[in-house]
Amino acid sequence: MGIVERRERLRKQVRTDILKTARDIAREEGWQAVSIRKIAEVIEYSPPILYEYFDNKDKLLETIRNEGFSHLHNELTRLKTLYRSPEKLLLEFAQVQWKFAIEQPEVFQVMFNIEGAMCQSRQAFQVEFAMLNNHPIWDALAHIRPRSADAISKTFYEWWCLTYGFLMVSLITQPKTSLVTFEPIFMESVRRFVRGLV
Amino acid sequence: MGIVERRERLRKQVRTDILKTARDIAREEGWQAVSIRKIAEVIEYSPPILYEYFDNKDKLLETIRNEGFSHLHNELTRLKTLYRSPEKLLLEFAQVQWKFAIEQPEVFQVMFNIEGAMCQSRQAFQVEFAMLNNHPIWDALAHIRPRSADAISKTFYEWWCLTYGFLMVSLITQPKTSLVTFEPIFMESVRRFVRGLV
DNA sequence: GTAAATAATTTTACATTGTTAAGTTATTTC
DNA sequence: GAAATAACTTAACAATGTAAAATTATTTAC
Repeated sequence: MGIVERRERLRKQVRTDILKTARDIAREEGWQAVSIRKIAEVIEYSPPILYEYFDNKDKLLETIRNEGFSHLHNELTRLKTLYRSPEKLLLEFAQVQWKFAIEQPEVFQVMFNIEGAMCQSRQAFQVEFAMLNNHPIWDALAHIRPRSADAISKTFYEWWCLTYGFLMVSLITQPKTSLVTFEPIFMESVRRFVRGLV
Repeated sequence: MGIVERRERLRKQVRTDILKTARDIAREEGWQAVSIRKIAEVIEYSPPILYEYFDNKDKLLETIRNEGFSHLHNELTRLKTLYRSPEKLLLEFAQVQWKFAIEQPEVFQVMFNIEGAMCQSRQAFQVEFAMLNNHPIWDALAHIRPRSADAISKTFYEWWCLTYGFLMVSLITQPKTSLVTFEPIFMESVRRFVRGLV
């Protein structure tokens, strides 16, 4: 009988609804307006139901953060199949990062604990910045200029600081309306960085 | 009679105590642990007293943010008297920025709404990033390579994104203990940026 | 088809938060 | 020392995250 399956499907749906609602409220009113009760009201359940899906609010945010990072990671591996040139890969990925941060600022905010979003768990950072070789970006940097692993790891870190840093400063300090102005400036900085690698 | 003066002095002291206590708690336990009641307890007053000094919690944070920005601004004007070379000024100021963010992370957090600190008012950003000429950094950039005001404003923005961005990414994603490792990487990035200006 | 078992959901409750209004105590003025 | 004022506290409200208890709905067993 498909009872268990139906239940599982429903559970999955509710879970997705919770995540989506949290993001929706955050986008409309900012993360400090996101409360368990408000999410519950939107999905038409009582507040405690949320604890059937997430241990607590922090874990809920952690899920959104992880989804953000893995979405970007997926985009990156997708781009890797499209572009052979490591320089091109870096530029295209930077573009994707920018687009992502502009189009889903509420997710970006959770990813980096900015603008009222706050998630204690630092696990995602350890993964993302674990200066591993085998990371597509690390790889690209190594191909552009082969050096010691340490030297490449350093450049790897500079890359994240440049791209994510630019985005953070822009998202935090600039009004939404003027962000379009800054995209070419961002891309030019990235281009200069890539040019400077060889 | 000095009654009014004494009262004024006391008021000023309490105000400073409030700000200091907020920063202390933030540094020890993070900004999400900072509550009006906790501050009140430390300064040994009842909670409502805080509203005699600040309209609300947001204004309190805004004050800390403004103090942060003006502290850095003061340091910058101080450095300007010490160094004639615009390149040297930029490098030295970057160093000051780094030192500040490491030594007073809780203030830096409020300045940029990161790590649980959240202040609605965006006024400080409008002032700081108002791409004005006459700003010491803008000035330095203009001296290194004289161009159109627009072109310099663009570089001005790139400067803030590079320096503050690097700091934000580092503070947010890295454990306190490993931050020392990144200072040379930061400074090298800044140096490359300055070199690339000419 | 109904009783027992279990799953799903809600109600109630508690401690903590920012903030306001009302009340109280201390200080100053005359 | 009484009246006026300043300084401060207590009490209260609504909103928050979250846990325990209570309830309702669904499934299972016969």
